[in-house]
Amino acid sequence: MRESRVSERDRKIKEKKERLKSFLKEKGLKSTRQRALIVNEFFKADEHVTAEDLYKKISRKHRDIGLTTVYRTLKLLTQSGLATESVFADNLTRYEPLSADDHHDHLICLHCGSITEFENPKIERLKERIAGEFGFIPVSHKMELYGYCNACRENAQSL
Amino acid sequence: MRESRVSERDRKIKEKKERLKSFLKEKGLKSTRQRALIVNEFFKADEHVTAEDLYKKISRKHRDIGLTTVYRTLKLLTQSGLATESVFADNLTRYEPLSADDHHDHLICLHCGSITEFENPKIERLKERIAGEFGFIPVSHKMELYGYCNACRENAQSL
DNA sequence: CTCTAATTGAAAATGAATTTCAATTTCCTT
DNA sequence: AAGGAAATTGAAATTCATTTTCAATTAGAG
Repeated sequence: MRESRVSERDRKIKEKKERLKSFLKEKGLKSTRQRALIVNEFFKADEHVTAEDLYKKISRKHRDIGLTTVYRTLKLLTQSGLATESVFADNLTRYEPLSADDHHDHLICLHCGSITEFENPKIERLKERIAGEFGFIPVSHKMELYGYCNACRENAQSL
Repeated sequence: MRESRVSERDRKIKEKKERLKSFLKEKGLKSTRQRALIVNEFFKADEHVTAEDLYKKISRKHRDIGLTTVYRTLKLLTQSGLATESVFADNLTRYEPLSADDHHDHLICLHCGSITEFENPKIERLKERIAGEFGFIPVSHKMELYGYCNACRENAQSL
């Protein structure tokens, strides 16, 4: 059970790496050791990381990867559709793995800073409706809920 | 008709200036010529301005107001509840007048950059619902719709 | 293997926003 | 109305995330 879930995850990661490879070839760009390392760590982390976060993670094992290259690689992942950027209240750009065409929004805890993704079809419908009222053609949206997450609520006496 | 609408607006602005005055006194801060000028221009503009925008507007008439002071005054307005900050896709901080306790969200045109406010009670209910599903206590939210506004859609042949 | 174009890391540059600081101004107290 | 403490100001310096520059290195097509 656990076993199969792990390998399922690995399979997906592998597939994403393939997709990146195609993207690079298509654009006449090169596959490098640095890119492989960064992308690996990014998919392994599987959370909302800043370039700095990821750089620190990688630096523990590989002293020779530059922060600049991390920035550049995350940008590349975004362009290839394998990651998305989000900016929350702290104004840092965070990157998150993106599988195919999913759209999700975020719950952000004001206490611990944890970020949870959610998906809700009602938002999509609401979006259409509101846009319609203004004669607006909707392309994309962004919704963020700030508050206190389950864990913080339970731990805190004075929330 | 038009006459009364204008003076209604002026009355509201006046009231806001009074509120700022109270806030300043309460906090032991001072009413200065610069603050008056900046606040005036801000309420008169009545759109989503960056500190820079407002600075340029003011500089046309008053060469002696510093950008720093504009930043500081906008921050003050935010603290006193008379303005709110929003950050959209271009990552600039914009300020907008806030009357009492209204919450609104934004439609942002990807072509002309215009920003339209909207209010929708369904979003509030949806927020509660989603938060509930995650055991999350909602405090505030942010919703942005990006797309093409009515005017841009009409003008464009190829949108 | 060679050659060209892409990539790299370090350092410099950028740009919005904030902080510092000496000079000025406000406004409370007499 | 005058004095003086504390707040405010504008300019310049600083911060901090991110981007750009550049000389040296590397990938990979031919």
